[in-house]
Amino acid sequence: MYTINEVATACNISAHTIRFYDKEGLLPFITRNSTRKRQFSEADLEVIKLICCLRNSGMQVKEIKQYIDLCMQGKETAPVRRELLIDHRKAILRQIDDYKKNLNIVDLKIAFYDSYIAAPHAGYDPMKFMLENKKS
Amino acid sequence: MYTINEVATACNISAHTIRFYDKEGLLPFITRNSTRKRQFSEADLEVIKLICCLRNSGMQVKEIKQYIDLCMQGKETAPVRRELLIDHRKAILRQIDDYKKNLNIVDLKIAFYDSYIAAPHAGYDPMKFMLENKKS
DNA sequence: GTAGCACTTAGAGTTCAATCTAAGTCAAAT
DNA sequence: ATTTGACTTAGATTGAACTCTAAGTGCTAC
Repeated sequence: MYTINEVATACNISAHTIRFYDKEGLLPFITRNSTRKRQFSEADLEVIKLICCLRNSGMQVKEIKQYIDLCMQGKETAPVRRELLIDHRKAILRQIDDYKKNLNIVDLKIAFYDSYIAAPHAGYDPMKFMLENKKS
Repeated sequence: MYTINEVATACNISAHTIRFYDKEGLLPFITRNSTRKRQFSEADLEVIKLICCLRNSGMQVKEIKQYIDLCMQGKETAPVRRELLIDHRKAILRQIDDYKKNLNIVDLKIAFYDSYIAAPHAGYDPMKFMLENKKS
């Protein structure tokens, strides 16, 4: 069994956050020891790691709660849970795509600075356009 | 010249948000017409599009403000601005990488559900492990 | 046994980024 | 001329996700 701090370290979150998740109903499965302190099994740790994965990939706490609630309802909800994860998978792919598009724009801007610094008075180009082209 | 709503539509944000960015000092360059209404040039629009790109790729408003402040200081800050964008570029790459890692975990979980739904009592496997393996 | 520390709780506070509200201005349309 | 509607402002509110506080409990080491 792990303590709250061991889990916190393993998952790279704070003990505060674990208690917050518990309060939000994300950890209905954890048990307490004789002195009412939370104790975490290997299985609990794995679940919390998945929760962190979902959070870190942009799923909201309340959506994660829905997933956990489904888990607690039993194995007949497995197909629904699978659908939920497939939807989230699509959301992750969208995010990656958005980030890549923004990366392209930033790269163009960096390329502008490269040429601008080399030759500050280079001619106008829509993709280089920024405050350089304004009278301040 | 564009109105605030035209810019909002073009950038896929609200007029509220544009005023908020202005209040936060992100738009020190915009001018007003005779009736004190904001008017946006093509150059302004391009800057706001870059601001949206930076925001959408995770840069905080106050960091964007630093970038804009540098822009307003004149062309001698171009190298610093370039460095700032290169740092942000790294941040975007980190984000993409994190998302990809989380995508892998979600994919493994979906694969677990695929096999689990096909044969609910398949043997234990650490990567499939979740609430299925707990006594509720 | 008592000092120190890690834990517990409910609930308050913080931060970020909007988003909304209320009160008011302005110009065109009826 | 008055109504409509879009704009303006400062400042309040929202919502998400923590993060901290205060008060208290209980184990361990001296």
